[in-house]
Amino acid sequence: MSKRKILVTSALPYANGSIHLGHLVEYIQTDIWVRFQKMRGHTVYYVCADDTHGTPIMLRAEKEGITPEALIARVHSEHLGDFNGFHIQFDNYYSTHSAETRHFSEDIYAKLKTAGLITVRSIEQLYDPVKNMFLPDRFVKGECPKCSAKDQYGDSCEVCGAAYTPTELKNPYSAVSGAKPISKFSEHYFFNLSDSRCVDFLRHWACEGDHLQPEAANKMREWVGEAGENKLSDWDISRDAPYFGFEIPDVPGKYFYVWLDAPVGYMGSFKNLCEREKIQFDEFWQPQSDAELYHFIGKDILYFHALFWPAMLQNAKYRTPTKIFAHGFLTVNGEKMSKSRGTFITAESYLRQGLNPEWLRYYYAAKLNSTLEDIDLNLEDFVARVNSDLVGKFINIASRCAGFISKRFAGRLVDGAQYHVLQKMVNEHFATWRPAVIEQAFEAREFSAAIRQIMKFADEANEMIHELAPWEIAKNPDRTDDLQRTCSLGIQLFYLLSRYLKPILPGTVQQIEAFLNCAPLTWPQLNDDQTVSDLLLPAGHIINIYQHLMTRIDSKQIEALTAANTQSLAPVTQNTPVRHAEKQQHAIVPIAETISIDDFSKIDLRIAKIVNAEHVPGAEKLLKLTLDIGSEQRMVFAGIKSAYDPEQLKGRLTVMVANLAPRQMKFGLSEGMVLAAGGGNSGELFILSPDTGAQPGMRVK
RNA sequence: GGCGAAUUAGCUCAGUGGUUAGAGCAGCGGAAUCAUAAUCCGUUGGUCCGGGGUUCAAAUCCCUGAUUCGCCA
Repeated sequence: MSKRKILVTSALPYANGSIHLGHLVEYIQTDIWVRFQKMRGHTVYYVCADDTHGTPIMLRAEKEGITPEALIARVHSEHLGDFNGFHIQFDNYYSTHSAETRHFSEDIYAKLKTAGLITVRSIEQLYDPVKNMFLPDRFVKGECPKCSAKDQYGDSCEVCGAAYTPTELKNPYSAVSGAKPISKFSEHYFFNLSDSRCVDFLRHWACEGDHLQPEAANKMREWVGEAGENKLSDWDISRDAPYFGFEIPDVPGKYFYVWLDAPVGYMGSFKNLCEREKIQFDEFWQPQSDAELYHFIGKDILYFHALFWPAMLQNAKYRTPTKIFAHGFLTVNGEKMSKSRGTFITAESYLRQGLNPEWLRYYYAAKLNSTLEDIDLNLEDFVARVNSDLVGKFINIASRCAGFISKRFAGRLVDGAQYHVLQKMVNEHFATWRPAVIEQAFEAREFSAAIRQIMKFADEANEMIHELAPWEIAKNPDRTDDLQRTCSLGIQLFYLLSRYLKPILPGTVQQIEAFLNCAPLTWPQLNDDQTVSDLLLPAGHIINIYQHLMTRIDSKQIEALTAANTQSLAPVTQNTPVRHAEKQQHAIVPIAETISIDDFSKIDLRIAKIVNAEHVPGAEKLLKLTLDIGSEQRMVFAGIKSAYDPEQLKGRLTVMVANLAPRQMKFGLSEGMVLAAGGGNSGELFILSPDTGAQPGMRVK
């Protein structure tokens, strides 16, 4: 097989928070794939970095009273410690706040500018005169210009679904200070993604090429549109000071938007590695490069990696990625990770609780495939699966055979004629143990399929040992050859399984290498004219005394882990990975501006009994409620379908706004509003209930 | 609101038009006692989300409803 040159990246974690089990899906997936390729003898470099720029970093450093540089240095060492703990083996783990990343950001920008793909436009943006900063869309709230719903974000209305710009909001206010924003113009720099050079390229590259998974390519077709359609907008790549990032050359006070330099960080990190290890950078990044470039990412950042990034590279005369591998999100026990449930588990806490990182690597591998599907970490299943597969099936093979070899044969596996008998047995009974199927599964990132296959082999090994029953043979002093051969067979099978599992269990296999007294395991490779027995340890090989290689998980350890991660504070469910400024800011819901008691008393709140609740055909969010408020009945459409089943609402008491102007909705007239907590990005909703004794119609003050 | 994906045994998942729908785990019954209780044999268990359609044949294709998740920069 010819030797490949491969550069692999994982997405850059934001230097604003800890690594958690959700992040680790990606790093473990990438690391397994990289280790597999390295074991096969290819030249592989795996680089990553902290993503260090943007408003949240700036604000957090400000809050901690330190410089952004000090903050990102601290987080960098935390992240690196976490990754080492999970055996994620980067060839370089760097930072986007680096000379190299600055160089390539400026270089790409300059080339795009020369190509006429950068436009400057004056943008009218809302500005917080108290905080002295421009307000991102989600930092402005006000009334929807279409339906007048109150407290809507600056980009879209959650009530009627209208999309608009913040300047169209009625009665806007700053979500930072509460001040009334003023409109201010500012010059912004745009990358002309709508230019035909980008659109035509992307339609070919992202939609038709073999660079994306089928589901992702579908998404691209939706985003890019058909030929003739012009669906892509230019991309705003600048931000006004104050901002932590790279200042745009010759444009004082303007900075590159963090998402411009984040992917450039891949190049920066690799360049840094090249300098250190004398690798030819251009061999990997020049347009005609024969090296392969793969980006492992979460599906949430597909847009940036499959559109902006290739378009930037193409037009700046660099090579484009060979493939983008997007994966799904992690859920824990079938739900989003939650701090209140203790399932928002940080990498650091997992390790600190003494849990074995190899367990998680194995479990993720057993769940991962090449699609964008989410994967679920079911904690009970995690315990059962690791204990059963890894300890019960795999490790046990070594454990049950090694004793005889040590005690009766001084650690020596069979040789001579007996070795030939062993080879023959292997080729007869284990002819299916050839690497091809597993190798294809690893290459295609179908790790769950690889594991199914490997565990099937492990089952076969245990069955064979059971059938040969070395403990019976041992009773017969005339059968020492049989005993040695049988136990050697078990050890040989264990050796081969270890080779297959090494990309997934690098730490355990390192111990296995010591136990088996052999060189670092390589990937089993067979030509057509070779047989499985060619993959075994040599005749007469001597192994060391077996020491336990892996313990079982005690479910108490899992309980301790979730307990350690449970925050009794506000039951905030964590969103899917938040990467940057805008997203980061969604979660913050500041206290609204002060009102007088007169303002409040205008609202007539009444206890209402839900006498009927039903689904509304065609409505995704609404339930139709019939409310009894003593004097009359009201029909109300409430956007609580996501949180409540109609049946569980019937008969309940709640609180409604009784003097709200009726509103005509698509499905009928809504005569009021029920009160519910939540409704933010978490999607959680809790309708209010009065204490026992309240009667329909009572006023709430 | 628009678009997309998913829903298969108690749990986690295979299975993209062709026997009677499978595996691992859990459960149940048995065997074994080499192994830090790890193994082996047998076995219970399914309205393939609901409804309709296409077909000689549907978990699989189409329509529709429910639920869940995601994207709409």
